[in-house]
Amino acid sequence: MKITIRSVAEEAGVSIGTVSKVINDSGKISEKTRKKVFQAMQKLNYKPDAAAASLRGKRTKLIGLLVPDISNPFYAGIARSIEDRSHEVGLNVMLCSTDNNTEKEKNYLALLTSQRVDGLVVASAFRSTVLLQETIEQGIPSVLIASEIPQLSINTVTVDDYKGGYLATSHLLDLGHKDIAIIYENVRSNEPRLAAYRDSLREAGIDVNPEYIMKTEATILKGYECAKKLLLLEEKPTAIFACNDLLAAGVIQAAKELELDLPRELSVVGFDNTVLSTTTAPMLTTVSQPIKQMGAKVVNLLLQEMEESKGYKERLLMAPELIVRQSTASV
Amino acid sequence: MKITIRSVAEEAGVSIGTVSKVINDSGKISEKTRKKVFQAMQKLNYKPDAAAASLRGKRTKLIGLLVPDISNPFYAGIARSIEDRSHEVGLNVMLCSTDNNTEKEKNYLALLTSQRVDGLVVASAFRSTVLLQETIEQGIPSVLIASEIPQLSINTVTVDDYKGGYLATSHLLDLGHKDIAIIYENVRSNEPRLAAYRDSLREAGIDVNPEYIMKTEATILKGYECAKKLLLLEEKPTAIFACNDLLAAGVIQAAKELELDLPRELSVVGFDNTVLSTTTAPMLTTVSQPIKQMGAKVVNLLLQEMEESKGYKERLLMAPELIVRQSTASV
DNA sequence: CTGAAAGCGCTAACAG
DNA sequence: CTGTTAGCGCTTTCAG
Repeated sequence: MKITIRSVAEEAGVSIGTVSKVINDSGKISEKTRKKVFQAMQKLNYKPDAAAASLRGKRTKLIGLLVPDISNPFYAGIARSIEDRSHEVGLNVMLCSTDNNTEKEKNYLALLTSQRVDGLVVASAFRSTVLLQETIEQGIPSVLIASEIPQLSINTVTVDDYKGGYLATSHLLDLGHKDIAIIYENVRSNEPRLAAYRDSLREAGIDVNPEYIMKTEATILKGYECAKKLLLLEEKPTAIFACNDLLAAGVIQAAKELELDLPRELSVVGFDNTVLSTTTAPMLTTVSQPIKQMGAKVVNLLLQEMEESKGYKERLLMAPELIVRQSTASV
Repeated sequence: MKITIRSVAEEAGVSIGTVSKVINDSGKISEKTRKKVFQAMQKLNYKPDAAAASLRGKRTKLIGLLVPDISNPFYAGIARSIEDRSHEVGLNVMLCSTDNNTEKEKNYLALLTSQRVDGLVVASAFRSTVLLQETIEQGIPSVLIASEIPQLSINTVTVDDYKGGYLATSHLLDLGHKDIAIIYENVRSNEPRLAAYRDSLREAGIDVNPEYIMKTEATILKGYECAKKLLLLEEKPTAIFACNDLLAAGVIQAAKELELDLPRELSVVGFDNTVLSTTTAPMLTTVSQPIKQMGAKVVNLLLQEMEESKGYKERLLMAPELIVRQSTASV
């Protein structure tokens, strides 16, 4: 037998309305009946049906999390921090790995809409902006994390990517490097990093060599392949700025295979400060994002948006930090 | 205005019953009305309310995934494979990181129960077995992955941990090592690994040195700390079997700090074959689990259980594989 | 303070 | 083939 609010009401000898009130702590209930009801719930091991409640207009307490790939350590970290904060405030996270694939993004959005999620936090790229725009227009509170979509008016939490790119590049410059290459991913967050790379070089009076700029996907293998090409160039770079740690790990693999002495013959800096950055040898100099805070912030923002949509949107730029380890040295 | 099944019915000029039938592809509907209804749904951008449907006895299409920590690369991989298979069959995953903490496990279980999830896949330890037992008794189909609870009659998918431990230890033995230490985690899956370690040594006529057996938690730092102790022993081991890659990464760090030449002066083997195993230097020899298949299997098992509970339970032991890289060498 | 009753959006008989 | 209707478990007025 299923046990419902009715079973509890019978057990406690009150009406279902009363039970509902004690569950939701609404209305006025005498201490005595409250106790009776609690006992009945306890005894029957009653768990309110969230679906039924949401049908009557209550929140579902569900939020959707769209990331490119949960098995990417950076997004796993993001997911963890979002999950922690969410559960603190009684929200449940539905996980979706999209591979930044428009088709998957679309499917997940449909699924999440059907589940009537209370909100969305998206780290997925949404190259097809309209998709996201539509769901936002349907009134689903949404927040972006670690990605930006300038065309959309939406709350956003990112690290200051330009600053991060600047930190990385100028660290290399300070070390005396002039031949600095960059490997970046085709996602929006990497654009400011690239721009900062360009600006820093220019500032230092160095012409940027187009051969030193490579665009690819965020995997170790791709990082390896790009680095191979770079290091086989006539005039090979003395430093590589990899726009995430996965890429950087690949760069290190390639350098080792070519028997370069790191960091003496090649400096490498990464981005994200994931677990990987302490396991590589040499350990990776990288730009860290305050993942913990970003996750908490993004959930708070979502909560705010769920309560009452303020007229304006916020765009939070968290401060990145350069973590100097052993993969960088002066030329 | 909210758009419901009623709006669609009006738009299409049919009854809500008819609309329901075309949505669920049940009953007999003429091609013509089906088309009309589809058009109406399209036009209004209608998404059925999953909560309402579940209230009427349909599945919620929600499953809960309980892992110790999603930011641990091994569990992130597991999560990804489960997620992929789930979405293939129209299931949505609710993510919960428990830290193997009984209190959190309890909260999540309550949350998931309230959401009326169709099933549970658990990789979390559940040191307090009753907790899980209760929810299973409430009839929620559940499956275990990468963990076991012998007291519970429950479908289980794990790698053959004993075999894995055997593979790792005998590889070391074959290389001529006699002083082999082990660092393991206090979770059930590690017990067979430890047992295999013991048995293999005994088989080889080697007394197991109790000082060489260390129990700890699965983090790089703990691996580092244990290895430090091991390597500072009077008679230090020439090889260490770390029961997961995180631990192994820590061991490598410690060895480097002590300026040991790897693998000449110390062989290390890990377990799980996560991303970490290719980023360490030397690259890690490790035991791989077929994560992709395990995730798919576990979802299939859950599906089966959801359809109709067969009287018996399955316990799948997948074959582990030793991946020899550069962290092991003969003494 | 407590109970009765209406109805959320949908599915599943059952009638026609 | 299609429409009508009775709830699913819960929240929320509104009376008492």
